[in-house]
Amino acid sequence: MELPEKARVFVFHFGEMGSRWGFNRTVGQILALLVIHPKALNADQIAQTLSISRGNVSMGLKELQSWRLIQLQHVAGDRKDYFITAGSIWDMAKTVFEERRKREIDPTLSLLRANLLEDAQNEDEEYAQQRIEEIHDLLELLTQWGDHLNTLSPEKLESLMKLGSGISKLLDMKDKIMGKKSTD
Amino acid sequence: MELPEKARVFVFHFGEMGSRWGFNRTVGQILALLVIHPKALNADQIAQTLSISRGNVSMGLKELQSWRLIQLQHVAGDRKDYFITAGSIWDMAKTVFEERRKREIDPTLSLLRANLLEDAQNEDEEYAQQRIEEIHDLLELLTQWGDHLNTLSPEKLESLMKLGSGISKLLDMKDKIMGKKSTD
DNA sequence: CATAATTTTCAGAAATCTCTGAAAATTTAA
DNA sequence: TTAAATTTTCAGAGATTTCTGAAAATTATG
Repeated sequence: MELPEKARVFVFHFGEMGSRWGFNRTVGQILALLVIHPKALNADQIAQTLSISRGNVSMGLKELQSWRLIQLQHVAGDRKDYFITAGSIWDMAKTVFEERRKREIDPTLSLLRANLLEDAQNEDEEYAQQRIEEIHDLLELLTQWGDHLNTLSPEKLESLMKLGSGISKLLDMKDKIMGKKSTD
Repeated sequence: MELPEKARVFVFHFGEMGSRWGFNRTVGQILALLVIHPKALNADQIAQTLSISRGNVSMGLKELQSWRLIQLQHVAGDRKDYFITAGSIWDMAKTVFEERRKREIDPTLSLLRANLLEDAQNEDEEYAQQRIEEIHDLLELLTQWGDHLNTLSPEKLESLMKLGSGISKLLDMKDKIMGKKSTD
């Protein structure tokens, strides 16, 4: 399968960026290819299109499945496994956030929790413990907020994000109604 | 400088996680060390404490400065350069978000913008263009929202994040007052 | 069940990233 | 200005990650 210039640029860019997003070059390329391709693709087609080995494609597809970003699709009368992206772009973004949280935040959060259970033995350790507590509280707040945002419907989430500077006014309004003093 | 067991665990963990957060092992370790250490440290102290070469520390400090996560501090009567973390944990988190956006989103956003200027030549390209537009719109919305959140005072941001499920009610309230139909 | 089609695995090769340490460059002090 | 102190640079060594391709495992077909 020959890739048109425009598609090639897009796919290669996702390859370059892949490592910054938590996966390797070929995984990025495979994902990009599946995103812009209108029909499901099998491993041989992917390998041929991207000029990479069959084994590499197999590993890449496995990785993308572990990220829940692609899914298997069977094609009638064909024994090969075909793949398409899982859900809308919006769904995929949500999934990436979730998976990255699992990989980038959760392990640190449990380490910090364990650390806070122990007592400081001297002044320096006391200082360290305080900083660790700050990090812990921040990460906890972030993950909880992320969980809440995830429960919102896409429409609600979108309208929240589109509020822009309106969010500030909304918070003031809430404080006024709730009878609390302003928070800024 | 001898590192107590608890500090060692914390520093090494940041080293391991470093690559997932966008920098390498030693950069992660240096940052962690500066975060939990109550006083400014010079490059030799860092090299000795972490058992890494002087050159590596120099590169790591440069990298952390480019991330705006640490800053130089002069010590009276000492020619060496001393370093401390830049701002509170909260400030640093904000900075990491900003810098990661620059590295992970901005380049893609400009590529996609350029791509959308060109016309689709056939049905497949039309499909690709649509998906690219979806990604573009999502990334643009995300960055704009991030910019807005960044303008909020830490207190307001914190109260927003602590709203939890209250955010949903607040959005409904706003819609009611603005006289629009509910968005969920 | 046998065999053909397909996918997965994984050892070693290739590519990339990280680190060292000595030399070069820069800064400060006398 | 000179020399000592300090930082930076960067070539090559070392470590890690990624990729290939052939062999093993799995799955489907007759």
